[in-house]
Amino acid sequence: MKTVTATPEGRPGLRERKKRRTHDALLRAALELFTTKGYEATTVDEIAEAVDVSQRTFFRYFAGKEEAALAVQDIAQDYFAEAVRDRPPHEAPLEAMRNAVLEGWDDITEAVEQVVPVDLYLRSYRMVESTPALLAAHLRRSDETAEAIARIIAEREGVDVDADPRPRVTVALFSGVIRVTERLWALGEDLTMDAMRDLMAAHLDAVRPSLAEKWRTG
Amino acid sequence: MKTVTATPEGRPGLRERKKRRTHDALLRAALELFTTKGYEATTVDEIAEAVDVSQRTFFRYFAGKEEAALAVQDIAQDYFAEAVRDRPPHEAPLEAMRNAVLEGWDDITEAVEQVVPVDLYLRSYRMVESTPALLAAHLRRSDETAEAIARIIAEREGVDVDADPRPRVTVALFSGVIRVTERLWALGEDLTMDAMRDLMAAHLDAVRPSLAEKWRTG
DNA sequence: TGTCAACTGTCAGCGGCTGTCATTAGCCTC
DNA sequence: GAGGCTAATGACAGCCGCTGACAGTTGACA
Repeated sequence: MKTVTATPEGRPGLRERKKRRTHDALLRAALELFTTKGYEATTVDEIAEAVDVSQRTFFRYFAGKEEAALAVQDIAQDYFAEAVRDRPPHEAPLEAMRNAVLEGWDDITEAVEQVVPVDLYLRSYRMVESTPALLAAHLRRSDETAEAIARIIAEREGVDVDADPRPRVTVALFSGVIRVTERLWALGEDLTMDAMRDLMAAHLDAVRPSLAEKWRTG
Repeated sequence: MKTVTATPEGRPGLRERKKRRTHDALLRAALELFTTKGYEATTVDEIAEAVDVSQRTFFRYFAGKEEAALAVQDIAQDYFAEAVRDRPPHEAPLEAMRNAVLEGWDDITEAVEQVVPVDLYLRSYRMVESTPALLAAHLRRSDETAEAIARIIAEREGVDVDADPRPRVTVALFSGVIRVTERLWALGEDLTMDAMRDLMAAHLDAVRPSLAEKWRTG
């Protein structure tokens, strides 16, 4: 017989809910502190204290400061990779990536919002750009995502990733456009989701004519 | 009157020479240890001890482990940026970058050789690829170099880097090709300078037809 | 040769991160 | 609904990267 704490429907149960609460609280506290007093200037002890847990517990939820700072970006990136995989097979590589970003924009925003307020996310996004250690970590994660997407594209097009450089190069071009957009957005004044989306769309459109041909073998 | 230790011609003087010796010795010892027992597994104390200096002295020559591990790559990247600046102005952006790499290859190799043996450099290059923390730092430095080159290209072409995304996007494409080459080279079996050069040339040639047009305004 | 500045070693200390072990608290069964 | 199981936490000790401060040493130059 079920206990009172767990509801009949697949409701997570108290333990799980508590874990998630702690996780989200730590995340929010971390980003809040990072964005106000700076990443390097805030210690893990401060974050832990803000949530009233031990420092050790922080490290049980996050591998380190870095992971906490970039956790939300990870959500967005993973979502994007999945979105590319779900694109209809007739779309050319750059087209598929472009559509995955632009059409999935609202879903990504929503997915983020379920963990932290969008405003906090955007502030943290900007902070990454101006914190060398974080920018490095961010670029490495982006590189990983790029590799994953290159494999997806290669599969879609039926080519071998290691033998044919085109999937990786195409994704690199796309990543480059995203990177340029990130940089300009962070430097700009309109720090909103819409502004980022518009910049993204504009840059992608600017590149489209140059390299849009399909290269499927069939 | 000059002392005996400093020769009339601009010879550096004992102090400078000693400094350079210590610097190079630390660098070589660090790379040697990193490549044999792994980056994270070697402590700064071990490096310092291998050269018979205090740990504090190591940090006076290098900002941290990371900088020691990537010092040689930095030499190569700085050299490359200069080479692009020195390209004749009639060359199109991608052409200029391509030629800077391929024609400057031997000079870069030589510049590296003056500090550490090429073999050690190549082994360390491969290590970067398999060490997350180092790969992150490497990508950030590459991103910085890319930004610098984008500005050089923009100046060559007479456009505004922040208003026109094409310089940064073009450089991003080029950087992407280099990144793909790095990855494949590190995964391959022929770990030599020549092998890397050939791979680089092959990949650059494969991209050339796609996006080689000039877009100078004049 | 003596003065000055640069280079170095030593020591103390902070912060990120990990292993270990005892304690607490959700969960499940009888 | 009491007791046993296990996951989650806290407390403590310790390593390592890195920094500031101060004193000692050594090359440079008059």
